[in-house]
Amino acid sequence: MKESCAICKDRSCAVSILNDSELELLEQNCSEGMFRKDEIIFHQGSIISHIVYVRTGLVLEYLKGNSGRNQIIQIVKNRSYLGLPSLFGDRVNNYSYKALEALTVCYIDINTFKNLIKTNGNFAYEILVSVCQDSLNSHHRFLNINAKQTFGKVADALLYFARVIFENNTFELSLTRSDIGALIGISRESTTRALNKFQTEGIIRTTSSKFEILKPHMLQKISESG
Amino acid sequence: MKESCAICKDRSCAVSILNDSELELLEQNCSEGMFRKDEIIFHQGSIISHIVYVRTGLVLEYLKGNSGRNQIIQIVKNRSYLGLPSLFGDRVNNYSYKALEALTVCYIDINTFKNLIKTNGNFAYEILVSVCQDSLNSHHRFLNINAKQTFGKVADALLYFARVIFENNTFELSLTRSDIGALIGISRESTTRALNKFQTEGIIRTTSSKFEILKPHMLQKISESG
DNA sequence: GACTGTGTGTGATATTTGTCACTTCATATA
DNA sequence: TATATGAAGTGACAAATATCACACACAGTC
Repeated sequence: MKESCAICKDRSCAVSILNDSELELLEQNCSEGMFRKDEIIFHQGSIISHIVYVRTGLVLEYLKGNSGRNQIIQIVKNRSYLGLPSLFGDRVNNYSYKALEALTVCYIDINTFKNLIKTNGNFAYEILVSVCQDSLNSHHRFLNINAKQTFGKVADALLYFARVIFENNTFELSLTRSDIGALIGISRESTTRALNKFQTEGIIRTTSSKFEILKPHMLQKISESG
Repeated sequence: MKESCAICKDRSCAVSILNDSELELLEQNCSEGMFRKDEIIFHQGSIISHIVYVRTGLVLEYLKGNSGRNQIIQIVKNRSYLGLPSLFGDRVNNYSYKALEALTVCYIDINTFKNLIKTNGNFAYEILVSVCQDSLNSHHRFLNINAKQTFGKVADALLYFARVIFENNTFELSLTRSDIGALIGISRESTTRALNKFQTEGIIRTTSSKFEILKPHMLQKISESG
């Protein structure tokens, strides 16, 4: 028994714009699914068969490296479509996605989705806005990572988790130190050292996966000074 | 005397889709302009007043750093809109743009452009495709830059110029060594050293602004091995 | 309880790369 | 022609960071 898109409280901004007949069309061409923690949602290089919309839960977007070394791109929050740039800008998925926690998702038929865009400019506009915001965010993150060195990068990562992802200065993150390093392009050891330095200085408190930011302004300062 | 959009051979893929009345609307709400080499088109932080479409010429997209040190993001080719992600994802321009050579551009009224998107889903779809392709390209460049060290980065930059920008193994580039370094996140000196090493090894030939790639496969190899 | 695998912390060391100082070169200008 | 000026090349050195090696903690399994 599938919940109706019309009354779904997890639906996207774009879907909120659709009229009744469009909503019905969408409902007839989508289905629900779920993932357990650590399950792979789809792999880079795979043909795009359906659009995956994350209703609840966090997703890891990453790129599998040659030597088994993954590069982590970002954490995708709930109420997001996975891999829209790949859908419109390419024929295959460019990235891989893994559930960071239990997820509920919707699978949407590609052609239905594309037709909604082509026939409803307002829907298209909302999708465009979401893609553009995502693009700006990613760019800013990448540019920051590129310009800074270890302490600035780690400070950035912590602020990113606290402000963008969890919207809270206390959070629990199911990423290893190695993963955090892969997100900001530094080694596991450097990540450890930076986090411990911040802890020693009383800026954060952390035990493995739990993080508490005690002095956000200090992190901000470190982030800005590089 | 403005050339008609209907017969403009520099028009974008998206504009090719418009019907006669839409083309007329566009024409009535756009004007032509030009820039000389090194002129600034607009600055980051400025309010978006018009959309700038580059008909001919190359544009440098960059970010002004705190200490007068610019970060170069990418080179924008002709037949591109400047800063679409900023237009749809924010209220102000996120990046600065400078003419790398003489340019001809069109200024398009924002509301006219947005209305075309909202009333013509096919137009919206084409804009979406272009934004997504751009986003994928940028991501790949950023991820490569992040993962590799000097020689890999420089090899990447050379392949980027040859394949993406000039579509030719011989090209003339009005960027200083310092600029090239800023594009891939390394210093001027390291850029010089890498280019000279490639030259000594017979992989490229370069004299200041002229570049000739003699062994593309070798660059590819260096790029892949990091 | 012993064993195993995985994640984490830490010091020593090697590598990479940025920075500094200086030279050379090309171009423009008086 | 002389002379600034900015870009480019180069060697020496310092700083940042990865790598290596090892120890430890913890959870699951036999």
